[in-house]
Amino acid sequence: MSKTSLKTPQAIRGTQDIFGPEAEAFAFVVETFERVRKLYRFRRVEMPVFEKTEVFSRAIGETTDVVSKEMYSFEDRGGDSLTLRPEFTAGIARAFLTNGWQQHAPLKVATHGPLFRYERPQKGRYRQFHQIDAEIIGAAEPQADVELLAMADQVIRELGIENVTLHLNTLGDADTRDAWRAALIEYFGAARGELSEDSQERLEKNPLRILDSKDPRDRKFVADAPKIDAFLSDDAQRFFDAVTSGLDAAGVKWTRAESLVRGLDYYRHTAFEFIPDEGSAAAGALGSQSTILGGGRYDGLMESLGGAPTPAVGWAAGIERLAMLVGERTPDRLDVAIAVEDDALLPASARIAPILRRAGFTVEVIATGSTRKRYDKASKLDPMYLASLQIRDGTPGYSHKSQLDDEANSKIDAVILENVQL
RNA sequence: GCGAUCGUAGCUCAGUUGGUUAGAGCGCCGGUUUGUGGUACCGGAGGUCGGGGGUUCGAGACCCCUCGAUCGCCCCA
Repeated sequence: MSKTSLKTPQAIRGTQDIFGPEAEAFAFVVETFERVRKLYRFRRVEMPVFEKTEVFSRAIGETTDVVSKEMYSFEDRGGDSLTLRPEFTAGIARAFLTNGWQQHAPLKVATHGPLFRYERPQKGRYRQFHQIDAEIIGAAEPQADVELLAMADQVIRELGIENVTLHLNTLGDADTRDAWRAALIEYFGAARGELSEDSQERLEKNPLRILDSKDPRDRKFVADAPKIDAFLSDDAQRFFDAVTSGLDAAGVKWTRAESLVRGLDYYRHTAFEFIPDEGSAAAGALGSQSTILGGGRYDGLMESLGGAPTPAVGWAAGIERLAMLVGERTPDRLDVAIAVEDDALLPASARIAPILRRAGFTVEVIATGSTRKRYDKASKLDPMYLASLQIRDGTPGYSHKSQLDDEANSKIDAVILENVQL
């Protein structure tokens, strides 16, 4: 190999080139999601990867970390500020309004693809990452939440992921959320000086977040902090009760997580995350980024984009994080390997392989490098049927070793026999 | 944005308290068996030891800077 002075460009930080077992696991997650989503009749949507910046800044909230410091924003040649999508929901909401999808309401949609967030990469966290996503738009009733969650639960179960549980909470309607928030500010404000630096800042920006602080200085105050339940309006309480009893009826296991709050401004009522159980293998595999699926109800979002009030619920799950939990996915075993032990038989293999592939067999042809070693190479592929094409005493022929059934064997034999000619 | 750890062949790693031409396994390429053969034997290609500066008679090893990776904080899927 000759050397050049040209340096190979490096991949962008936080992007990944997924290959091998990880790629198999990734594909398995997507395939499973696609299959389950059809069971629930969610319709597939394809969305742009970028939007006008305001789609996200208005929908997600100016003050959130996502908008204030994690977006990949740039100006296009026309001078518009555009942003690589940091999440699906805002774009889907925009599409719903832009395309008049109200006519389809209640609309169940599902999608998957890359998202972008400018963050420090670490385990289970990338700058370009991938999610599967499901939304029900235009459905105000708690049954929608239940169906959506049942689907999430089924996806996770069909992926074979164990020891992951649904953590469920309600944030109430706008009024109860505001009242609760005010109470938390008052409560934590009184102890301000004793809180961690981070939480003192959270007091201004996002007081709800103090509740799941990991800092021991905060934790001792959290237990006695005001509970959302005390502020829940009757409607909000009824709604939550309907969701929980619906989940029970559907056989979806859940646990109440009183301090579960979601970072984005648009959440109302139901909020949830699927999290590996403490100490489980799944928790170990994920490191500190343990939420694999999260979402909730976002009744106020459409209005922030200038649409009519439209209730909606949705969730998204990190494909990389799910893929870390599905274990090794071994690709199907190779059906046929053909070792071409004489270059004069290259045309023969060129005829044989396509015929077999059209017949539905997976086929690898080994026809490069030392002829003596081709058989060994083919053998290492561990095929069900191993054919060796060779010339003996001037006559072309072949031999084979097979673990396939007789029917398949005779089919393959016939094709080879007919085509091992010079 | 902050912190910790790490950076030697394509891959996984060895390289003694700094001391001559930097090693192994796997993989790759070629050869050996006049043969029906997966694991055996021989040989070969491939490294400016992430990059730059410094200390030293001498640096892959020590110091500084820089780039990158990994893990954690923040936040999130």
